[in-house]
Amino acid sequence: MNHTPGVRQAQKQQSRRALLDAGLGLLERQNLSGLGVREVTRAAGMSPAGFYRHFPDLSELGVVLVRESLANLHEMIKAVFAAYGEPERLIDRAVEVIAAHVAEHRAYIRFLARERHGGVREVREAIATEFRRFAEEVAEALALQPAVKGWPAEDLRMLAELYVDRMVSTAAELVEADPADQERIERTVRMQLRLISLGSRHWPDS
Amino acid sequence: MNHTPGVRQAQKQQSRRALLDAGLGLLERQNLSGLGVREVTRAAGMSPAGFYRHFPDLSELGVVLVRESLANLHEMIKAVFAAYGEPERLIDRAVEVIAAHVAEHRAYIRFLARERHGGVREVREAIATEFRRFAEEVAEALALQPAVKGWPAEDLRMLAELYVDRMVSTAAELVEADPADQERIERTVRMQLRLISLGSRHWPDS
DNA sequence: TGTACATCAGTGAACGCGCGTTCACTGATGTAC
DNA sequence: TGTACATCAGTGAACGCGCGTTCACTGATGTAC
Repeated sequence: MNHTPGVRQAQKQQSRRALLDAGLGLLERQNLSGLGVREVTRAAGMSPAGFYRHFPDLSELGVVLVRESLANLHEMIKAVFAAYGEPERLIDRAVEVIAAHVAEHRAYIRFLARERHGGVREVREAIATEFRRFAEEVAEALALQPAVKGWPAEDLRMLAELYVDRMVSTAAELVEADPADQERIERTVRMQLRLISLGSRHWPDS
Repeated sequence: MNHTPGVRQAQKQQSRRALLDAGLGLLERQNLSGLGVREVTRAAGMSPAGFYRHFPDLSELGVVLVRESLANLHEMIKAVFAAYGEPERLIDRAVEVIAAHVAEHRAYIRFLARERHGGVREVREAIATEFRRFAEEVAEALALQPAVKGWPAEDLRMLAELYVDRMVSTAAELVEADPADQERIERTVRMQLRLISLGSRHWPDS
């Protein structure tokens, strides 16, 4: 299919990466809707016109960053649910995985938090779509848990969204937080997830 | 104290309001970090230089908008907890109050969602401070509920943050949502709050 | 292997434009007497 | 009430600057034979 990767392709790929990395770096301190083409090419060590060999505009670059930001979601969910089946263990594992992911991909997480409700519609919608997929996957994985046996789809979805919302908020909180606060934040979210889990075991009635 | 309000003061106040309203309007479609002084003054029907009679820069205008956005929080919390004390009733009332507030103050809510994790530090911090105050007030109001009698402060705080996080997320979701989805969103959040309430009644053990 | 031509990622100059900020101003409002 | 001076919100022109985008180009890489 790709009959010759070739030097040319490789060089182009490298320039594209430089643009994406430069953009991601600049977005740590500002929003996509305030970012400039010249700013990005300058940071990437390329002439302004070169940008257009890779992207038609900055929104497109943003959409690619969204895809990259969430590329590992599926693996993360699997890693969490592969843990021993008890809720306690699952929760600890989930918080570990989130904290590690935030620590390792600060810029991506910050980008997602910043643009999730940001001023560029295409990027906002790309993020919303990915998060919806995330909730669906979590709902599917949850469905296999004995605690929710026989739940209607709507209730399952509701529970998955509750977990996902709390995890996404936590990631956004961690990425901006002082390192000294990290442990407290993790402890709080563990308690909250445990409380939700507790609620689900008594659902729907008290 | 204010020995003469006077025509001059009133006119100045009116111009200031025009700038704030123009800014708020423009921020429905973009981020503060991409907004321009000329853009705002143009929309407010004022010459560019006039801006500086009211604000040193756009961040300051943003901070004022944060204060205005959250001016009614205290009244909202009181309105919710003034409802009959049963959790079910409280939850219904909270969702009603949020939905009504979002409907009535779309632009402010959108602004908060957009800039909560946005690229302008002063505004981000102003929002974080207000939300922290919000969580504290909710914790205080919760403390009076019989269901959480004797809880340690940390657990109470944890629960308040869980409720607040879900309400803030819901407001952000409602403000961007298709009107056709509004009812579904409200139903989901009612279920989620009920599940949290259920969890709290069995806290800390199962 | 060598040669002649094609491709195309990246360049550098150029364009017209809107930006933020400053400045001296003007004229309505406020104040002192 | 009337007059003479002070205040100051808003103006309009000016500044230097960086912006996004286009264009013809160049030179390394790829391809055909």
